[in-house]
Amino acid sequence: MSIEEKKRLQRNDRVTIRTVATHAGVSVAAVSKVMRNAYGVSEALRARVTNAIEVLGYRPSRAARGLRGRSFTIGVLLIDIRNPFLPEVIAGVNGVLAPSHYQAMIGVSDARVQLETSLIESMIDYKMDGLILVAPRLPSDIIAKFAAQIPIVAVGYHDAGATAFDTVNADDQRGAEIAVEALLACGYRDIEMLSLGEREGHQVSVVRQREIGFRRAIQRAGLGSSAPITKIPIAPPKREETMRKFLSRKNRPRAVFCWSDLDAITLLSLAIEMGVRVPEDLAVVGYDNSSTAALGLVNLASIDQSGRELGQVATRTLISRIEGRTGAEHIFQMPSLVSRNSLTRSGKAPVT
Amino acid sequence: MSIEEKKRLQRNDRVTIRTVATHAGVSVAAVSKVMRNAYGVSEALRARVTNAIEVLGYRPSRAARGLRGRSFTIGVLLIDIRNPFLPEVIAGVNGVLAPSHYQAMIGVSDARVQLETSLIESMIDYKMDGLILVAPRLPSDIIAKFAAQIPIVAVGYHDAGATAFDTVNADDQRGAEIAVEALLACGYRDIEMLSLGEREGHQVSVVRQREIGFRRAIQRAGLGSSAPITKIPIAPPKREETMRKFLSRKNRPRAVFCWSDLDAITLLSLAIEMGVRVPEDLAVVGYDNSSTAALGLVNLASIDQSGRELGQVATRTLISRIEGRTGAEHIFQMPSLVSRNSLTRSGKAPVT
DNA sequence: CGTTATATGGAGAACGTTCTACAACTCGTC
DNA sequence: GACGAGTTGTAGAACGTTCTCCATATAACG
Repeated sequence: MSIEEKKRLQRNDRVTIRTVATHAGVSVAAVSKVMRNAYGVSEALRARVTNAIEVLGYRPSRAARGLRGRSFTIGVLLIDIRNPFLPEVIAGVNGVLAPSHYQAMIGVSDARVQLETSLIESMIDYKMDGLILVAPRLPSDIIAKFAAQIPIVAVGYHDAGATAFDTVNADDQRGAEIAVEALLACGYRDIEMLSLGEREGHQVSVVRQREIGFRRAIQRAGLGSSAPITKIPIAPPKREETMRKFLSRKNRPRAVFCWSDLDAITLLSLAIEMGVRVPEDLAVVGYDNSSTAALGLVNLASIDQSGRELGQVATRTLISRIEGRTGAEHIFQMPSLVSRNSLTRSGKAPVT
Repeated sequence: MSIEEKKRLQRNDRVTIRTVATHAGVSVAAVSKVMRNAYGVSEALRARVTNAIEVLGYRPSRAARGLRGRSFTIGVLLIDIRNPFLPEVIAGVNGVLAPSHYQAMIGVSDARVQLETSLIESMIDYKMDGLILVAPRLPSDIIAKFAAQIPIVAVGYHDAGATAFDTVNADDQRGAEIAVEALLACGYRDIEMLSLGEREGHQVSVVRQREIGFRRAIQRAGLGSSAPITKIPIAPPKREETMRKFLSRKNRPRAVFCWSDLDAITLLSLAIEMGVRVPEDLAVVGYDNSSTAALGLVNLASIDQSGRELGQVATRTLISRIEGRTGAEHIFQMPSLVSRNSLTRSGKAPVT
């Protein structure tokens, strides 16, 4: 290491591609070629450069890379970080990315459209290589507009007609059907759904899809054309209130399907509190098969859609798009029922 | 808009600072000045530039900004995304950042030191403006080395001697003491702690701090010099096994303090399963006051350390450091007990 | 009216990469 | 020994900002 170089290191200056080039006695372009393992590099050159990189501890600047070419980063946009389903998706993404040279950076939009937009824009402005949007709230045409600037895969967004971006979903319609079918198989006829009270009821959301599946299954069973759905507000004070009202209704149904474990578990808690026995008075099936649902204390039957798998598939799909695929792909995953005590006392679903 | 510009927009080319400059009929430097609202801009110029920005929908490239100056992004490093305490911290961070022009990008290290290192390096390479490390695993001197390159605030990392970076913590020693004191006040003398079985038992971790507080409180109460601590492995098969073994021990204590709600809740579940009544046979106090603990179904007494507040304080501390503060700050937050049925049947802690 | 201070705008060099175009060199081959 | 084909390395423009000087215009002052 020359005196010059030592000084620089003491001053804590950045080791750049130029430092490496000087140290190895080659051109900047040569170092770049080795980094990207591009064509036209002799073994001897590669060895010298690799050595210099090692010695100097060189790391390419992502900012500079982004400015010119790839940044080797993919952005993940989460609608919410509290729903325990979403960490699973992240785990799947990270799992696939770990052995590659890509890295994930996560943004949290807190379900606010404006923040979602600005996070997506930021990720584009960072010249990230691709985006995974988990349950985005933005309308399809807006996402398509973004997709013209950066490869996008949407997870939990039902828009099989999209041509500009890919989608990866669990079949939420079918999931809801499975839940209803399980309840029917247990002999319950009187079934209601507890859904999410969203301001904008866009059809692409998983919640609406589950509603569709719920209605179809109820009608298929010949249980009248009106499939009762109660909407639960998201905000804490109204939320519990609506659930209590539901539980104390004189015409309360015998069984209930909740759009998410989050709601199902709160419902279970309130039921205990109000003396409503589960499953004797009320059978409950949730959605997501979260780790809380599996607790012996909770024992909530739930529809399992492997978030981890969704994350893995989405990541692979995104990478293939980054690497050149153009036609849109729309992938479906089959959910399944995990039966537990909230469905029947024994915890087993009757075989049909 | 000139014909030239229209063409560019059709080609979907990026609107750069140069586009804005041409459109407004001013220099690139002028636009930059307006963007950074720097000194030496007349009202007339500002108006024209602002208008051009509006019309063209210009957004500065974060990649280019990072290359030269600030990127207005702060990185948040999470050790784990499954522990429900951590989303709270994020919520706090986002809350403070929302009205500012900063944005948070999150990386998840999955408790792996190597991934943690490379994520921090990436964030530095992106020229982010600052980093919030939540419960990092890296030793203090390594973090200090990174802190020479980028402002850093560590949360859940007990190193009040650090001079290169700030720390924001709940007083975990005191938290554990409070838990023990509550159990003592209920008349329990026979108290054990369920702690985390970590490979590297570094003193800075919240877990070790809680162990210290536990021991001190036990000794202060004159309950022998040996304060029993059982370590629970993290991995699923061994984890439940160790808990079951604990529950079925003939000399099982009368009360237990768990380092985290995560473990306390699993313990509660297994207790039910094995016929151990809570709190009659075993009183339990957890840590974090997670939303699950608050469920009527679970009703777990827990030490509350507001993750949200920790996130808020950390963010403010980081921003002040970004804006020039140099001396290290070490902030402590006082935790408190939230009493529930797992402590006494009534749910109320006896007044002392 | 000349001189100096102040306010406003612009030129152009960085920042650290990627990547195209080209130069130089080594082999065959006729 | 001239020529084409391949191989290996380099020069230098470009990416989109920031920010330090500098130039010019205007105001203030004696």
